[in-house]
Amino acid sequence: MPGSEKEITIYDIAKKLNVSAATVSRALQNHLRVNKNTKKMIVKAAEEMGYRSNSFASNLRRKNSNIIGVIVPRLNSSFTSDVIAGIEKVVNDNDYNLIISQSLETMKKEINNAKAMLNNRVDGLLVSLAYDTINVEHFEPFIKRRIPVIFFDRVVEHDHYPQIYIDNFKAAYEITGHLIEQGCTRIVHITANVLRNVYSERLRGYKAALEKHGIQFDESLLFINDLSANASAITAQEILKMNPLPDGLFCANDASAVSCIQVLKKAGIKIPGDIAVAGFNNDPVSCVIEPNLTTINYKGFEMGEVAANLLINHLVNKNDLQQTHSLILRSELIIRESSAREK
Amino acid sequence: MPGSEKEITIYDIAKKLNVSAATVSRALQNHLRVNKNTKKMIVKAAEEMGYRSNSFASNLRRKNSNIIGVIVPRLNSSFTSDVIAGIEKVVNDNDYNLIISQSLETMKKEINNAKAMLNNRVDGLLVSLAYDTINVEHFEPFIKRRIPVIFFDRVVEHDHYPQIYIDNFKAAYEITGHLIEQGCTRIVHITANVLRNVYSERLRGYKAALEKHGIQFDESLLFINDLSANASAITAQEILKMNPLPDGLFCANDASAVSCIQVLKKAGIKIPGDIAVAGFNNDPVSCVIEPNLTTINYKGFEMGEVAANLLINHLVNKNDLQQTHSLILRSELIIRESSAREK
DNA sequence: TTGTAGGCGTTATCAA
DNA sequence: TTGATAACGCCTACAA
Repeated sequence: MPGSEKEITIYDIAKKLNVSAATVSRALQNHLRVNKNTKKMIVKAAEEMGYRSNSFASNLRRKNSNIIGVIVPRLNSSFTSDVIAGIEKVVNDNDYNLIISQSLETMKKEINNAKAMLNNRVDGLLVSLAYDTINVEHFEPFIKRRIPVIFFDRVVEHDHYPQIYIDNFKAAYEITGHLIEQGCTRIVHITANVLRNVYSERLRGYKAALEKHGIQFDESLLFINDLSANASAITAQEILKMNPLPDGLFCANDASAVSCIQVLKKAGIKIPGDIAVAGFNNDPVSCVIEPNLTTINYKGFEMGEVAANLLINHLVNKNDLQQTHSLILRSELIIRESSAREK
Repeated sequence: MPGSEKEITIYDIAKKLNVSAATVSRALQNHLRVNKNTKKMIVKAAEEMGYRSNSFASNLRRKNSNIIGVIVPRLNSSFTSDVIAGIEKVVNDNDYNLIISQSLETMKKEINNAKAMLNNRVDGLLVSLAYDTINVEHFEPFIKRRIPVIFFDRVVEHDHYPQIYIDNFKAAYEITGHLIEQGCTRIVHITANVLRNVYSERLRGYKAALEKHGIQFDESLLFINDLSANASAITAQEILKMNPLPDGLFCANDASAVSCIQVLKKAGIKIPGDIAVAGFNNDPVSCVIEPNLTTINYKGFEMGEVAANLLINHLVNKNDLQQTHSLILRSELIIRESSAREK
């Protein structure tokens, strides 16, 4: 039956053309020292015979896999899928392959993912850390084997791992400053686990902006949740109970801000009149919510491209990863109606 | 230096324990016929020595990869990332790995992706077709080699490929019927390339509902675009020029519906008073747009799980894929304010 | 229950 | 420029 054809190997091609397998191998890799005609002949025969290279054999022999691993907290978020799309593009353009797994925000699963990546012999690893990861020892086996590991977005300070992220401090500083300039003096900040740089830095930026404008940081205006729509709706209910109400709200992501706006509006609060609101990420929803959301724009797709390029350049050149310690991408404040007070 | 340690192989373990490599290999695979103590000893030594199996060698020998390939149009859409998350979960739980690539909606790239998947010796393939794919010949090499290929969501009728999708016809029939029941008689339908089942079926459902209620299909009420926010904003402008205006709008996805609502509202059109609107997908934005969007809910995560389970079951049992020809998942009409007319 | 030995398909070294 | 040959690390008849 036609389905059971045996796979063609370089030996089959060699036999057919009366050359050695070594020559076929060289021809197929575009090796320099192979006769032009021989090469042409071999490539043609390979095509005709339906040859496809066996990457296992090749990887086994060459001791690398051409596979890049990615570990992210979750795949189904607008930001993450943008990042992955950017990574995939670069990786694919460079004839690498992509293995992806998600930690589902737990360190436990992240450790397992890392093990699987190691066993799959990835040539390099891109990681955005889980919510509760408290150390990065599980990536040490990679360092020992000189397999580059690069952190992006959710990073951790460490000599061995280059990092790619945005200046979360500056972004939060700017957006909080903006709220203050709109006349806000009691600004609630909703953020997540400050173990993660992205949240601790945003908190730091928030505090710095307050201080700059002579506003005292008030612990009771700080809320920590997981920034999901559900959790933030609950937090919004608590905010409604505050007396006096705050006049500003800075959420560490857009999903949280949108959820809060919905709850607050339903309770009759005017946005931005009573409470000016700002988010973070420039998710698609930020242009759909009414009023449109003031937020920080930073391009996940670009972050993915940059991370993948850094990794692949290193894999190809084997030299420049030690120098690059961190890479900070651009972000920008986008002012929309949710924070635009009439003066 | 510590970083350059050589990888441990089963031979290293064998030598250390004075057994044969074959025994080590068997012990590590939990083979039946291995002495319990020997096994215990070997597993312990492997652990201590930092052994990790070399999947290339193993794959080369066993002629399978434990890798599942996924090709999707784009990674960065809410629906797709849900699907991928579902696939990843199942695949990971079953100790398979995932290679992902995106066709960016072009058949050309899809063909390349398929080739790469073939070279990577995936054990099976999950595919959602690109926008302009006109045939599926590029998947035939998989069939020839008995590598299962399963289509999901954007499928094509074909004997060799099982399909997983929702009843797009029925869903569109229901949602159009709902609009009609709300009093709509001139309902615009915006959809995409009817080459793809998801769009042709939705169109068919739309037409069937009209006919059922004695409304003649009007070609001038049908718009084809790529359903992006930008394209749909332009289409909405055209709708505004119609005279008389339509009184209903059914978009084949939520992004399109949301974009239209935004343009129409800005032009002073009342939703649902002047025009009742419905979308498709139940994207997160559908609960953020005002008024909230009537839509069809279907779970991408679940579709991913089902697809991956079907594939893996087949890979493990090697028998039941021929029988399963198509698998239709549940979907439901969700009625929200965008279509709820006062009576 | 364990060991021997050959081969999976490729690449790299060395020699011709 | 080409060929012979030996790995790469694992798995599995087959034999013991």
